[in-house]
Amino acid sequence: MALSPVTQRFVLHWGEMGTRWGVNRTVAQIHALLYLSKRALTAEEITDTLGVARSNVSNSLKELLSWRLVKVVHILGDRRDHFETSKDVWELFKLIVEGRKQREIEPTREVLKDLLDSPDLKQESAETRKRIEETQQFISIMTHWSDEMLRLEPETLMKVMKLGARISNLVRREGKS
Amino acid sequence: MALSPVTQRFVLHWGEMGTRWGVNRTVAQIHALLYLSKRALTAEEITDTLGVARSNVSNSLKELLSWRLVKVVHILGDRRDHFETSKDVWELFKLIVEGRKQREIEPTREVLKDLLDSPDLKQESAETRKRIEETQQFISIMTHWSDEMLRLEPETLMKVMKLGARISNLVRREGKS
DNA sequence: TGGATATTTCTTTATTTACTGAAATTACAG
DNA sequence: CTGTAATTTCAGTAAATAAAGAAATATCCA
Repeated sequence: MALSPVTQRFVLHWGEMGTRWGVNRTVAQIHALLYLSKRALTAEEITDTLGVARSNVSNSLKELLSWRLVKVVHILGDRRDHFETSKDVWELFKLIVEGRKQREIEPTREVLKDLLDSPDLKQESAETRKRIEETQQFISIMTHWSDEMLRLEPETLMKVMKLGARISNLVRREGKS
Repeated sequence: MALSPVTQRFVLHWGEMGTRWGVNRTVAQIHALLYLSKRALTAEEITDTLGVARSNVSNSLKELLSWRLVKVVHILGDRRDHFETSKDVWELFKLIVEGRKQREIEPTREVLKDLLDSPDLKQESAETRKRIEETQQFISIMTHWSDEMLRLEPETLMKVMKLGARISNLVRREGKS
């Protein structure tokens, strides 16, 4: 399957950015490809289109499945797995935030909890203790808030965001006067 | 400079997480060290404490400076640079979000703009065009909103967050009844 | 059950990224 | 200036990560 110029640039760029987003190039390319694809694709089709090893596609799909960014679907009369991703940016965003929280925040939350429970903590200066406590509290507040937000419907979320923006404007204007 | 048990675990963990957060181990370790440190440290001190090469510290500090997470300060009668980071989690959070936006979002925003301006776009299906437009719009909304939020004082931000959470609860309760 | 298709696992190779240590540069004191 | 301390740059090495290809496993159908 040859890609149109626009699709190709999109896929290649997504792949380049993948590294910065915490996934490898192939993973990001596959996701981009499915995102623009009109129908679910087989691993074989993905392999051909992207020109990478079949095993690479297999592993990358596994990773995308673990992020829940990609789903397996079946086509009647075809025993092969077909893969698709949501076309809803909000949906994708939620899944990415959720995945990142699991990978980038949870382990730290646990270590901080451990440190604060540790008997060694007594030996630390009050300042150090305070800093670690504040860090933990901050993480706790942020994750709770983000959980709340992510549970909203896109439309509601939009309203909340607009409200937030309005408040921020208000506050800024007050500050000036 | 030997580290206390708690500090050491904190620094080591921060270093491990660094990779997931988009910086390398040394960069993250240095930041953790400065975060818990009672005073600004010289590159030499950091080198000794972490047991890495001096040049590594130099490059890592440069990266932390580029994120604006670390500042150079001077001590009277000492010609060496001393380095410190903010102890304010909110402040740090803002800087990290800002840095990530620059590195993880801006390039994509530009490519999408380019694609939408491209003459090749005409050849694409309406669906593909729509998808790219939606993606761009989404990025635009999110960055604008995050800019707004990050400009707020921590206290105001807290209020907005609480408000957001309240609204979300409200909406969810309404949905049930 | 046998055989073909589909998929995954695993070992090896390639690529990328991080880090070291030496050399070069800069900044400053005498 | 000259010499020394501080810092950076850079070339080479080590470590980590990604990807390829072969081998193994699973799935389905005749």
